[in-house]
Amino acid sequence: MKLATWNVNSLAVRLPQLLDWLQAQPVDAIVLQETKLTDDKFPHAALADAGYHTQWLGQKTYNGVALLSRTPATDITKNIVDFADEQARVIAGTVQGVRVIGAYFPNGQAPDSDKFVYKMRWLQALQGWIKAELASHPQLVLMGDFNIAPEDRDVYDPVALAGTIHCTPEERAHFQALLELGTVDAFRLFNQPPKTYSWWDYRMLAFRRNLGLRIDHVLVSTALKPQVLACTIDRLPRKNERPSDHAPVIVELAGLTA
DNA sequence: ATGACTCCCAGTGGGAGA
Repeated sequence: MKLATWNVNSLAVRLPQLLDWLQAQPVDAIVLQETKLTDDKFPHAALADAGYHTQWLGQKTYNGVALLSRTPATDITKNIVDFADEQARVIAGTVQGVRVIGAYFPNGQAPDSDKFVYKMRWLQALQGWIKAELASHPQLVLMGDFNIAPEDRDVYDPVALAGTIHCTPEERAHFQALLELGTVDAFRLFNQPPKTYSWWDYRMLAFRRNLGLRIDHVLVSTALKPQVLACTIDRLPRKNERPSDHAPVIVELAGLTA
């Protein structure tokens, strides 16, 4: 079973690239972030033609998430249960017995901003909800754009970026808290090339210079950990014309087939 | 370099992203 996450930064713009990518990487399920589409504009028919059932939660201009799966997802949940949120950031469903949670974590803008306060509240609520989800779904994958670089090795210049957004101790503590609930960072289960990132700024020729951050993650519950065969970041779509600023992350699990 | 790019909604600029 292959799962993936990708912040597409506008599905209206990136739909052709997504369809191309799904042809090359026929994953069993993928979660998308920053679709930036209201629900009425979601391109479910094009994705159905490509062989995917889709669940989505959209809004105007910002955010928006979706869950695509080859077999229908069940027990769909939208946003964090019991956390009032006007922003469309989470979609969850059960796919082939695995609880798949796709999330677009708040950016936070700057540590002294109101948006950072919201990010902290959101992370706290997520933690409580994931704890409950893990209790009822031992086989769980939480993946998406976390907007957190968990360690210095996930950042192109840890000295210059120390304490800035994505790298603050508060954000990193929340990432650790998610691990302590009983999950592992699938990417770090394997030897990885150094300086592997999932996001590069559009400016500064950042991709060409590999000035990136690893902020898109796949957390796998401890019950699923023995089944993780691989976790990779696919840089190829970042080389497209008009690319998303994020690259997809793929995880492969053994022993789960449709 | 307090920049740079790309998206959106706006509308002939500005906010947000990360």
